[in-house]
Amino acid sequence: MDQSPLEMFLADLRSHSPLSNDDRNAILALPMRLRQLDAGSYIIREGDVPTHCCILVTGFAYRQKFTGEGSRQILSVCIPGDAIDFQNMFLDISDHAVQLLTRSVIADIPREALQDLVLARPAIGVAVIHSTLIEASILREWVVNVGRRDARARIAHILCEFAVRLEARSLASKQGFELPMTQEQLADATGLTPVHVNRVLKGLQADGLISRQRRNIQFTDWRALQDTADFNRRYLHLPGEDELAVAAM
Amino acid sequence: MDQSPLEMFLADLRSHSPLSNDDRNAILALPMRLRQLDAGSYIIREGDVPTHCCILVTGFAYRQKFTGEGSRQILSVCIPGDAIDFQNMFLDISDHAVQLLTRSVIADIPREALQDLVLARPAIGVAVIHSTLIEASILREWVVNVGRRDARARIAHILCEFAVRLEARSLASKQGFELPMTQEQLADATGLTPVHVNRVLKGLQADGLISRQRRNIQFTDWRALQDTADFNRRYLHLPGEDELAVAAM
DNA sequence: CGTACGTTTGATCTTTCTCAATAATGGTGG
DNA sequence: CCACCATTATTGAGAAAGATCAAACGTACG
Repeated sequence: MDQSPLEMFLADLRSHSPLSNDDRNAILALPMRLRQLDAGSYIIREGDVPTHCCILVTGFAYRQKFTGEGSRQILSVCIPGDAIDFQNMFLDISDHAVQLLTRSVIADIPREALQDLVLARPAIGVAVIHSTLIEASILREWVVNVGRRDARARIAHILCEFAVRLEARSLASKQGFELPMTQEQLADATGLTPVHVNRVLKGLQADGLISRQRRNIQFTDWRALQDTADFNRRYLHLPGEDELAVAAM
Repeated sequence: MDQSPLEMFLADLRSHSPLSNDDRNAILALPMRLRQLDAGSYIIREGDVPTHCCILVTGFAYRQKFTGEGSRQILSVCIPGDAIDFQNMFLDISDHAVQLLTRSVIADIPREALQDLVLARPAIGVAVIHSTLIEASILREWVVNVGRRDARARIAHILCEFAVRLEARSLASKQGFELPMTQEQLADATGLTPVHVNRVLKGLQADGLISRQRRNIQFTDWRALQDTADFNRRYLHLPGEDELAVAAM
């Protein structure tokens, strides 16, 4: 929060890809515009022709698509510091929408400025490839989650993912966190109904895996929660995960 | 099939991203090794440290992950001409496995050679970003498919996607194609059971949307199949899709 | 020609959905 | 500050999609 938006962007890229000082300066020199938007605002809608790429500075957002029948699937949750819109840097029509979960500050960077930067500085291109590959890895895990896990594991899994990603950005601890989603949104993220999400949440609480007051989730048994979630953080490709991944095997 | 593996790779990159003649020559000069492997062979397993990136020259493959309970989720199907392993170019541990669906020829390119190429030639980096973004878009659609569509729509959708992707590579027509998957694999791709896949397939046939003898699927009513699938090819980001997307709205 | 794999079918069971109603909670205007 | 309203959360009862279990039937291939 105490960093400028471009410093957050830089830190994110650097956390998995080395960048030179020149690369650093080029990123910090990027033109951008800050905006504060209310919860529920759309950053981009499916079918839009994008003109900017966004960085989420504060607040939360989610990607979503709708089926022809009108039901919604949430595809990922964006947390502060995420570059929301690499898709929009190079794809000409947005294939999904991004909507704000909370009142947020976003930084808009003109599409061309980022395109030029990537063409001028291959190391930044590599960092962008890295980021998009990690995003794809998370999407693969979501396909598994929704396709092959039961309701309880799905909910537990999304809670684990959220906690670990927030912790990696120092926005939460394994103690617990403030979940910025309604149970309906949780349902749309896990391919369930809100009613069932409520029951599963109560079940997790009854079994002592979590405790909650409103949207605040506390992990009363992090180990057991990971186990029922079938959660292994390897797919997040976070720096320093290797020893953990090995230890977990 | 009458192209060299590197020419296929080049053609794929060029189909969505412009490349200069120098870029072209650099790609065609890439070192590579051809291998023929039997159906069922693994190209890479989850947890492996990759040393090569592969191009699927002939044959079919699929990405998959297993849950802790042992069930499998298929994450995507690779068709001839696909670069299978961009993930392995920059991520150090594979987060999923790739297995061959049929006897196939693959071209291995050393990881470092591709890394160097991308660093030396930003336009190729952009083409790679483009490819990975499209792959992510397809994954998002799979999350929707598995999370929010019923069994009939899921099966219909995967058939539509397969047909359109094959057609884009001139490997099939909207008449029909040879499905290289068993019903069990179809089940693992759609988050269903093989028994239910069988029933849905019979239902689609009974309703005149497809006909089939063994694995050969014929589209007897392509329009109706797309409708029940809730299929819109925009997410594939194929060149020349725009007018179709507009016409479909 | 038999063995293994894939497909098909039936019967039953379970998870999750749907519908419906009630209770909290938070925000808003008076 | 309080009453009201709109969301969100919770609970119950019944329905349905899809899973599970089990068996039979094809078909390819060694």
